[in-house]
Formats: sequence, C-alpha cells, structure tokens
Amino acid sequence: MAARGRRTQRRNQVLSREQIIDTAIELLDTGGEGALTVRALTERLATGSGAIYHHVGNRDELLDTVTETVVTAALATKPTRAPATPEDEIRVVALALFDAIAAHQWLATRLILQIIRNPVGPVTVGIFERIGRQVGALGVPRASWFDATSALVHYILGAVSQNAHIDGDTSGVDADTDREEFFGAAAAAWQELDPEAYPFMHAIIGQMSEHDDREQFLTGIAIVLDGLTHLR
Amino acid sequence: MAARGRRTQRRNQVLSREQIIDTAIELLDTGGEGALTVRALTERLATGSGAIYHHVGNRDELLDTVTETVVTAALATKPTRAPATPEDEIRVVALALFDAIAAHQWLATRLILQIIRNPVGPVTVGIFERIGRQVGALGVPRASWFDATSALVHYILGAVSQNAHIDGDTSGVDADTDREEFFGAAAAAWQELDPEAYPFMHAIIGQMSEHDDREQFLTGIAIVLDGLTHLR
DNA sequence: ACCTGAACACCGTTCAAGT
DNA sequence: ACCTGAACACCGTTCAAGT
Repeated sequence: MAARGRRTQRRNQVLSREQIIDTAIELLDTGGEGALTVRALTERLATGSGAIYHHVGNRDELLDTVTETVVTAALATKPTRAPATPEDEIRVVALALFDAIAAHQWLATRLILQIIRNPVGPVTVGIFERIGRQVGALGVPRASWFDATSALVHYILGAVSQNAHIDGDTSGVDADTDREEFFGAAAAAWQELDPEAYPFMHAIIGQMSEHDDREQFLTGIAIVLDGLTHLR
Repeated sequence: MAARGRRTQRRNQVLSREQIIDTAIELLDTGGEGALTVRALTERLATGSGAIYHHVGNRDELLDTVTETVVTAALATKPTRAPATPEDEIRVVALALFDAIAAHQWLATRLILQIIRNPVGPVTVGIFERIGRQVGALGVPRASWFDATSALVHYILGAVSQNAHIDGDTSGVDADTDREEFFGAAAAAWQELDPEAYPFMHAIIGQMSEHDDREQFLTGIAIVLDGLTHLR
C-alpha cells in the first residue's frame, strides 16, 4: 500500500513488483509451477528479463513472495460472521488455508517448502500466532502452548496439503478432471488392491467414495481439538 | 530382488535400475534436489544419458521411484522390540517416517508431492493401510475408520514435513548448521518480532528453545490418539 | 533508477548409430 | 537388449549498454 503512493511520485514506472507478482500468480494458476518461467513473464509483461530481475532478484524469491502474498491474503479475509468461540476462529483460519490451496494447487508444495526453509518467515509466524492465541483461550495450560499449537498447525498443514489433488503441473491434460471422476478413479484403484494384503483399504472403499474433503477436514480438527482438552 | 536373478541370466549387464536409484539417493542426500541431474548421474555411473533413460524413463519418474524406495525401506525396518499395543505400532510407523525425513531432507517435499499427485500409489496406500489397521484395533467404530486414519496420517505427514529443517538444496553452505544453532537463530528471530503484534510468539520463545522435536512429535500423536477415543 | 536483450552456462530429453 | 554421445529446445541469470 505504501508502494501505491510511490507509484505516482516516481511518475511513469512501467513495471512494478505487484504487477510481476500478479502475473506470476496467473501463470501458476493456469499451468502450475512449470509454467512460471522468466521468459513467460517477460512476454506477458512485454519487457526484458533484466527488468524482472531488477524487481524481484530471483525466481525462487518470486515464488516465495507470491506464496506469502496469497497466504497473507487468505488469512486476512474476514469471515461473514464473526467467530464466536476459539474453536470457531481456528476453523476459520484452517478453512482459509484449505480454500487457498484448493484455489491454487501449486501452493501446497510451496507452502511446505517455505515453512521448511524459513520457519521464521512471515507465513509461518503468521499462522502460528493466529492459531496460538486461540489455544490459550481454549484453556490449554501455558506450559503446553507450544506443543498444542504445533499439533494443530501440523495437522492443518498436513491435511490441507494432501487435499491439493490434481497435478501440480496442469500442463498435460484437461483441468476439468473433476473431483467425482478423481474419487471414482481412486476408489477403483483401491478396489484393484489385493484384499489379503490390504484389508483395511478394502474396508474403507465405501467411506472413501462418499466422503467430503471439507467435512473430513473439519472432523480432523475436531479430533485434535478434543485431544487438546486433555492437556488441561 | 527378482532383478538380481535376472542379472546373472542376462550375463554382464553394466547398468541396472538399482544402481541408478542408489546413486540418485547419494546425490540427493549430498546436494539436495538440485544436485540430481542426469549429467551428474551419467558422470558417476560412467555412461551416457541414453543409458539412464533406457532404465528409468524420466527424471520425475526416477524421483518418484527413489521416494518410494526410501519410504518403503523405512516402513519395513522392524523395531527392536515388537510393538505391544496399537498405539505403539502407530508410533513405530510415525517415527520411521520421521527418521527417514530427518535422514533425507529432500524427502519431505517429494513425499507430499507424490501423495498429491498419486494418492493411489504404493507410498500413500502403504502408509494408510499400516496406520488404518491399528485404528480398528484402537476401538474406533468402523464407520469412522476413514476419518480417523486420515486425521492421523495427515497429522503425521504434516508434522514430519515441518521437521525437515535446513535447506532442501544443501548446495549453498555448510551442512553442519546443526540444530542448536538453528533453534538459536529461530528463537532470536522470534525475539525480534513486535511483541504487540505477536504476543503469542513471545510467550512461547522459552518453550521453543527448550523443546525436542521428536518428543513434541510424540506429544502430537498422543493428542490425536486421545481425540480418537471420543469417536467411540 | 529503470529497462533492454544478447550472451552464457546449464538443464532434460531425443535419437541415430553402434554393440 | 543395452548403451553412446551429439544435438535440440528450453531453462535461469548476468551484464554491458541504453534512457
């Protein structure tokens, strides 16, 4: 937002960091990580590669910035109804991440990568702080705050990543391989498994084809929250 | 193992799939994903690129195969003492994955990527089946098996991924940036945060620098297991 | 300060040719 | 069947040169 004021100050700046970030997101959403090339950026933005490097320094840095932008935006959107309980607020944050990854399939891997590489970065810290506050309000004793928050965050990120479905590189085929088809194929593949070697898989095929990702995600959160109450 | 018999049959096969996989793991462990190039492989194995493509078809396929190999091996190692309870067995599986990722930092992202892209692959199915059986033994009602197992697996994979620490590309600096230094830096970074904006982060700095990853991981599992009992 | 675009080093992958 | 290695198309990144 500070940059917006600057733009007019600096008269006619042709290319801006925000523009690069925005087109990068477009490219990523359309064709996955493989589609974000410096050349594709220069083409869309009608510039030279040097111009891009002048603004973002690095492809990897750009990817991190983009991830940060998307996650921050997701966490910032206010829910329609103000959350009434700490549990509600945790669900709001969790679902925001869930939806962000559903909207941007490339985000799952990038988010994890960023958290691994930069555990003190704004993304990690932002999520932790947001969830952590509720853990206190939940009645978890102070000595267990870190453990409790870690458990929640780890679950959320794990679940959310697994739910990214569909190829990260959407280059190959139709992007309309939609969820029904997807789960149908999965159920069919499970059916193929040797029932002697995989009795459990066979036992849950029915639940698999009926289940709803979002609901299952919320059930998982409920399970973890429930476990947290015993830390009291 | 079937291939070993074939090796003698086919007389003097110079290059084998296993060899390629093994050197790939070496390269990955040493220098991260960036170090696994076809050229590096041809050099170490003293062949041409065509030879490698004759055996593995694809860099990406190789990466998947390697991931599968490492995960399968990790899941196959028998614990010193046979697990007595379903909870024990779950911990055994979870810690096996934990240790595998600690030993191969590149594994975290690759594992997630594989699970996203191929949710019916042997890796995903293997982990699910292994954990799922215990969930039944735990007394979770059949109708909740899928939800319960998902919660556990998602937590495990989330937690385990976050604990990969240190750069995926170990190219840049010394790989000996060891954990003490790492957590020291993290704690210091948290200290820098604005206490007004990040009260929770400040509240847990102490726990952060004292905590043990492995123990925290087990605590998390205990929390989820505890939550599962309420599904009865 | 901001941008251009040629040049460089390095990729994954293919393929005609060899054994 | 298995391997060689040159060739191709495509990367990210740099940098002298322009405005």
